Amino acid sequence: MQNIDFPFDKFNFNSDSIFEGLPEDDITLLNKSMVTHSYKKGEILFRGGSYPTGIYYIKKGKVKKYNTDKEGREQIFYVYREGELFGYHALLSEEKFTDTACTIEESIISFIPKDDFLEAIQVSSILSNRLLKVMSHEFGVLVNALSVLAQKTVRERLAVSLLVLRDKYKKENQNSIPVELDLSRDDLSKFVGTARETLVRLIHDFKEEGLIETKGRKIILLKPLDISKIANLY
Amino acid sequence: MQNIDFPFDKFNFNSDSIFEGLPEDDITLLNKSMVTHSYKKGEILFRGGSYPTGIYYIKKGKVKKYNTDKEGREQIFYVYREGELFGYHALLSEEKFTDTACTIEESIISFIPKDDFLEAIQVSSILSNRLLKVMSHEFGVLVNALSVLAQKTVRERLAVSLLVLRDKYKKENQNSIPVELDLSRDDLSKFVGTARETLVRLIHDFKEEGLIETKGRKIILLKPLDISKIANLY
DNA sequence: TTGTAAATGTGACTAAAGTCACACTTTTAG
DNA sequence: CTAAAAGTGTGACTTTAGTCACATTTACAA
Repeated sequence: MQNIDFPFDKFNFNSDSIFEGLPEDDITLLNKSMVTHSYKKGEILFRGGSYPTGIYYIKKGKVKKYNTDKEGREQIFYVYREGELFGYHALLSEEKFTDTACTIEESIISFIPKDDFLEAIQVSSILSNRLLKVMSHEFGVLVNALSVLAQKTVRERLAVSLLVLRDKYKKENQNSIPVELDLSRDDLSKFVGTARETLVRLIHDFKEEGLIETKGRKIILLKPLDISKIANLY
Repeated sequence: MQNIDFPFDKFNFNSDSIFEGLPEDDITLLNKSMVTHSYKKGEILFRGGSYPTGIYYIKKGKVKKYNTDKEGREQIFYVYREGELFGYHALLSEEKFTDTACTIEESIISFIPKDDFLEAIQVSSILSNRLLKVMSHEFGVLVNALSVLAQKTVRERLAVSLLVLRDKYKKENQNSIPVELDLSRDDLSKFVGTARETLVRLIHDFKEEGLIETKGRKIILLKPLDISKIANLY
């Protein structure tokens, strides 16, 4: 397996680190009224424009976050995986949700009610420092995404997206086996920021160039190193 | 003067509110080693890749924040004005700066050293709560910018940009006089996310449609309401 | 004030990506 | 198991925006 030189940090929110190794007391407080639910593919957790009631922690599965424009077109700006936390922005900014969260595969997700979370922040300086750190990192990630969208071609953006998603679909200890992405062409095109047809044609090109393989809708990343060269980031 | 229906909140970081009405003690601590400097147009305050040493507060003037890609092309993602605070993300995330800050007009800017700022955050829960609130709001702003870039035409984005910048160039009590934007075509094109030539042609169109007027490089916003219709956000 | 450099503006052309129409394939529900 | 629906793939064409070359204007420094 080839070694990839790709700045994953610049594309990842690191929200995992918020709860990592938190003191017992804080955990207890957060767990107080926590409820865990099972979700099918395509279920909406919250919708832009509605008021936040708590935050979400993914135990298993994946969630896409997107914005919807006037005409109803989605722009997916992030995919959360197992271990990630989301939904705290609207709570902390005391605003309505600006985006929508929706599962893209069967998932198990825990919900921590607003009051418990806000209390935990006031009580635990560790937690509030963690949030400061993660959110300031997220700022850089979004700015980076903005630049990629503004300055890179669709082909380059597809390469970037494949590598970013590779990290999301990579299983533990899976360093020798090529990673398989399992998401719809539609979602992938909305993540890349292009038309579905354009995406499909590029997938075709990547296949011809031997970078990837497809198995049904699944995309198998054969040559991440070569894909990172196409991404052309550095 | 026409009334404009445009979601300025969704395009503004609100970093002003961080220091607003902060307790005396906190102010004193932040002021301890604060130094204030005068800058000419085009001076760089910090550069992506370097380590943060403190944060900046604009007393007068304007600062652009941008990313530079491999080929050296700038993508301006924000313009800070008088009263705004910046440079805290890299400090809080304990990373290098991911972006570059540069004055776009003569400015007076205060610098608060890293240690004072970090101490103030640990001491003052008001300050740290303010930061949590502002950064979570910023998240929504950047996501919004991302969607606009992905889904709007250059013409629509120019309309959005003109209105966003209008807020930055608006003077106090200037509700009856049209706002004048004073920035280079180059910077404006990098803010809109397009080629300079494309921008110039659109400026020409807007002029023909009677939406704006130009005086040298200055752009006078005659009909913000009509411009907001072109922005086509809602 | 005037020469020079920088910034702005314009035309012609090219390239990139989007749209529309439709065929084919896979998935899903009854 | 099968029909319908949803998702995927392809061709032809259009539109949008970028590039290159160069004219014109503006700003600025000697």
